[in-house]
Amino acid sequence: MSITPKQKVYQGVLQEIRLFIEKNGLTSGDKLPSERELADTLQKGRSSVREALRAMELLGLIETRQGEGTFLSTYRQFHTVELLASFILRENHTRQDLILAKKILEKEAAKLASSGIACADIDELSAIIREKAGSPEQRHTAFFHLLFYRIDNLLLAKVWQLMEEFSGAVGSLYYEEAFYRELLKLYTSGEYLGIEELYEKQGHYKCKK
Amino acid sequence: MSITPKQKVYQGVLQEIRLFIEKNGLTSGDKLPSERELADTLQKGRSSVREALRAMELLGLIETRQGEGTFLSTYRQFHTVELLASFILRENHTRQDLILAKKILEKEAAKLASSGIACADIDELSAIIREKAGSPEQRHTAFFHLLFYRIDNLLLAKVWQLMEEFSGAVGSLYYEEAFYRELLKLYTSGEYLGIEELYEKQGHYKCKK
DNA sequence: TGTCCATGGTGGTCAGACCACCCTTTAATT
DNA sequence: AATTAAAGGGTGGTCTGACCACCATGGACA
Repeated sequence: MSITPKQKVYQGVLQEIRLFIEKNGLTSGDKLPSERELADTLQKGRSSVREALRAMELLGLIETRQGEGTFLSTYRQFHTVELLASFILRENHTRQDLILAKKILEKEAAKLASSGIACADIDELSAIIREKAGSPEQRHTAFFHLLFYRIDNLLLAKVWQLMEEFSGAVGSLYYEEAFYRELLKLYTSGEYLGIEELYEKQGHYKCKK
Repeated sequence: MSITPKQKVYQGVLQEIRLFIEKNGLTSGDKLPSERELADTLQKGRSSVREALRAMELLGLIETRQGEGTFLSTYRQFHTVELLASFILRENHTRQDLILAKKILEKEAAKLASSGIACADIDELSAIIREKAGSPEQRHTAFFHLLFYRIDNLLLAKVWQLMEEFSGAVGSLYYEEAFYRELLKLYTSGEYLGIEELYEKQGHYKCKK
């Protein structure tokens, strides 16, 4: 048991569990030793083992099923980041903070996506902004959802998604229709360098509360 | 106590703590009620309260100090970040996501800060990059910490800080010394438009693991 | 005024009790 | 023999209580 002097027992237990998982090549769905077994093996109290397990459970790393045992979860990438971000976003930020932060992410995603944008993507984006069945907010969400997942940076996508969800509480944040069309024009013509300028001129949320 | 049938006690406790924090407008450094008090107030066992607190602690949301109490964290302790990172940063792809996301935030902060940068700020930034007592990583953190708090967007600052903390676990990410100096030159000469170009040319982390 | 000690509070850890649930084995019934 | 029901042993879930180490405060004493 690798316990450093300042370390709490549950942290040492966490480390041992992590080592156990690695050593035994455990993967999603595999079963961990029982709480009592871990407590015995590690010579620690069962409560301390449970504290470690609860921490892991909140992180989404494990699932505990009463009567059955403790199992490794399907790994959800960035679940922890989501958790942390959700705490951060719940703090009392100003509306301006959220607006600016979200716009930055959207602008950078628009630029990053441009290098890998395909005709099919442009068609799909075009279909999104032309869709009249939903609201402008929904179109905005769908539009940037596609862009974020096109750039294949899950971290950015998740942070943006959380901001998008929280922005619903401070008023719907979307751009003028002309903005999306202009952005598509830049994509179509390959003038990706104009995106920063587009954001300077038209990158303002049509704020409706 | 809002406990749904399928929900474990520690999860309900977590929610109540979260609500308490929001309701009372608690912020970093503020003290939470004692374990015994929470157990009493929520009519749950102290162990269950501890399970919730351990989960929060692993996320770096709180710090518990023996003899003193439980406090909302200002920064995640290094050891906590290490533990967390060992669970969440498992793949190169994840690391790449983090690196890119962090750079985006830093670039945008550098640009946003430029409009309100004062001589005293430039002096302070200059002092930071000239400081030889610490490591390049520490200088990088201090440098951008100042920038993020200059733009007075707490949300961005906190999101970046989270990324900065985790990036320590994937290898130290900082720029060549010339980058910081060049950025300061741009600030000094007021050529803020050159920042995007600077990032194109020199905005690459000097990755050392 | 400064130092020391006692008190009351804090978190830290563990043992134990008992409950609900699950799966396997054994026994009873058809 | 096949099916169903009950028992047994294990799992996690929750709580209580005991005791420890540490901290801050207040009172007593020099």
